[in-house]
Amino acid sequence: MPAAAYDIATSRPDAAPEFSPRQQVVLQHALTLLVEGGEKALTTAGLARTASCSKESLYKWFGDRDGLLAAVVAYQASQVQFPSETGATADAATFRAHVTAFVEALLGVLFSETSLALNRLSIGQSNTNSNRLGHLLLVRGKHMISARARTMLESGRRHGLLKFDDAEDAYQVLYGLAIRDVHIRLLLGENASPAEKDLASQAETAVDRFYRLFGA
Amino acid sequence: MPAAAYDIATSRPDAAPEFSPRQQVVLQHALTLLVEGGEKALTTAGLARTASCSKESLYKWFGDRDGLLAAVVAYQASQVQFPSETGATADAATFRAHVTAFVEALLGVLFSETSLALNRLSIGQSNTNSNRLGHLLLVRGKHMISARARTMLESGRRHGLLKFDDAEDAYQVLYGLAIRDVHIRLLLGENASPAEKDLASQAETAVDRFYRLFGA
DNA sequence: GCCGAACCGTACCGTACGGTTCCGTTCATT
DNA sequence: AATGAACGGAACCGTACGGTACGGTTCGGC
Repeated sequence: MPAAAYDIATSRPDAAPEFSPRQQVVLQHALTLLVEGGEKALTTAGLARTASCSKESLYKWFGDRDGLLAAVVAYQASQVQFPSETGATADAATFRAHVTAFVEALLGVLFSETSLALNRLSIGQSNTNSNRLGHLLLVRGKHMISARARTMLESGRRHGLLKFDDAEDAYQVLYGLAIRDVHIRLLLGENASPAEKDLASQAETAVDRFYRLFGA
Repeated sequence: MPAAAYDIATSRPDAAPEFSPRQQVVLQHALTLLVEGGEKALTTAGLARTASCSKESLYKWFGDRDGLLAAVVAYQASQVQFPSETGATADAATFRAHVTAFVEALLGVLFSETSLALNRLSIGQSNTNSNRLGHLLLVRGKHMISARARTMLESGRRHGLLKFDDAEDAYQVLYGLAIRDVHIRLLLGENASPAEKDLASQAETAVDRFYRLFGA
């Protein structure tokens, strides 16, 4: 029986520390390797060399390679923070600005090399194992963001600024208007066009169209 | 120097036969293996066994494993056919029906297990090699569809049914409204909800919103 | 100053898989 | 019937990598 692997399925999403500082440093190295060279660049020997730790420690901390990958995903997810939304529905203009800021932050996260590398990793493994990484990314990433967005949109509806039946549906439309097919194209290795790199105006346009569909 | 690999970079996108019947059978087996078990399930030995051919033939036909993967992508791309659009802008109603049919076909392709497996494969390899598969999928898949869509939308504009400045931009919005985040969620291994499986009504809703943004 | 836990570095093992080679068979052409 | 290209089948090799074991070192607690 090996040492206890890092089992993400049983860990609470809000567990705060989760990794020791030393482990976080190692995970950051792992993330760097992943971003630079894709999954195949992240070997246990390579990580041990890069992070100046022993393979034995890696296996002690994370159980096996899958546990390491899960830990990397969990670690990165814990790093992503969206701006707070305190008092964001004061009036129509600030609420709309807040929605725009949310979309811009969403674009910033999804189009970052780190997020792309992690998505590529999870997708590449999504039909091999029992799909742990994909679920992990969805639960700790997308679903969290989606919940955040729904409360924001519902707040707008309560204040009479937006009109829709299903908050999830409305959020999906906002997502689609903002992301379009850029995400999948970036995942496939295409470079973003200059216009697509201007996240602020991309968010602006998306929110404009969103208001034309769901504005009160 | 090995035998000439299948070099997709130099082959014309409209080259018709491209693979012998025997090779197509083998590629279909490869596709099945990919859909069932992901990339790691497609080994040269496994494919040779499944397709009752020799590894020597595989290497003779496709050069190396990368050539095989590229051939699988090219083969599948050649299989996808969209409905013709002859006389589709006769009047407003039939044009809109045609747009809806296009969106439904797009959803049908993108959400098929075959397409998902190929996208997973290409994405998984997108930062290892010089990114051949990703480019291949983009060029033979997305860009072809995008071109088709643009001519369709521009035809609608010429007939005064739609209003937009940039056809590419309009198509991207249509894509976003239809796909939202379903594609990435499926790629990550999540199952589509019953509503998301009803491609017809999904397409209907998307086109409805599209017309509210771009209808003349 | 001693002890044990944690850890680094490295050597090692087993295996899976890409790629090569050889041989026997089939089959079309002459 | 003879011949040779095309191909199936199987054995083989090299290597990369996951995983393990072990000796040596650092460091905090008593």
